[in-house]
Amino acid sequence: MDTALDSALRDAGLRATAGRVAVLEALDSMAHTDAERVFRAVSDVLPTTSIQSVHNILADLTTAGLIRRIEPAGSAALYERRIGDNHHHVVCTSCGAVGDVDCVVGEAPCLTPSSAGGFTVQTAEVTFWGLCPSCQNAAQ
Amino acid sequence: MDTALDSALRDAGLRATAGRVAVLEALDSMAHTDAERVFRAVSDVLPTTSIQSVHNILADLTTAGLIRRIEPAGSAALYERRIGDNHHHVVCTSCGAVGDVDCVVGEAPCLTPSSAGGFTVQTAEVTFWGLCPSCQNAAQ
DNA sequence: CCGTTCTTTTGAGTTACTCAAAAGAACGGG
DNA sequence: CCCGTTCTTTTGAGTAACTCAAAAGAACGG
Repeated sequence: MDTALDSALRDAGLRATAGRVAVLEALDSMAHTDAERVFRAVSDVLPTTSIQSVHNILADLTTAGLIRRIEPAGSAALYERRIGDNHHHVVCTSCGAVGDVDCVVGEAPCLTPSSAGGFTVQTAEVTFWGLCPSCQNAAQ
Repeated sequence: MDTALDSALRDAGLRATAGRVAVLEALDSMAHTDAERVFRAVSDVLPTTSIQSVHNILADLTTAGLIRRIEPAGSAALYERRIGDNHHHVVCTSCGAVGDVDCVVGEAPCLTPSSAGGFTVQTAEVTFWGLCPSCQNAAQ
């Protein structure tokens, strides 16, 4: 019997291996997670894995479109399971915490720069910078 | 006699050293440049410098607000002299070339996410991804 | 010209990956 | 159900881009 994650993997043209399922499960329970944290979560279930394998799996899943990779300035790459909608992120300038932000004003303005110097624009990515709730409290 | 760059440095509270002036000159002539390219440009004028010194200078100038640092996903940090206006960037997904994009629709929509999950938003950063003119030609 | 303070140099160390070869699983066909 | 091919993971090495710290060297106010 196949689980939903097994099918998702196979539908994407990937073999359903224990490592990949464990990574997807980890990302389902933690949003905006770096490779190191994924590795620790996966290690609980699959003690023989290595950080390189996790990097490898994360790269494969990203290429397959099953997860999304973001790279906020100043932190390692983060991975998230929420895909398909082009949502954006808020990053705390103090602690690096990341939150999701739904696409702002009907998405059109985000995607149409007035002049792009001859570039063909395919996607737009918005990162908001500010303070997360707990750092606001700490700073008052 | 002070040059304009000397004064700019002192006005920012920094000593006017040969290395800092050379870095500012390099960035005046090249937009969106990484530390390695700045180092090579500075080396022509100041052969005794090192890549670490250039990193150090770039960090100081960024902190002082004399240059701006951007970190597009997948490439090293880039530095630019154009500051003060909050303009955005287009990055070529094929070759990594970077262009400037003026702020899109009057800037207000960019800065006001509908809901930021309790975060206080201070700035917004937009990165557009697409193909630069020469990669468009190469791909046809 | 001098001394203090700021910068740069030099050298080591780190993080976050990337690359490659060999061993080990998936899974479709028989 | 088993087998062989093909895909994955493991293991181990290597790299880029910084960061950190101590000592030597410049700026600049007095």
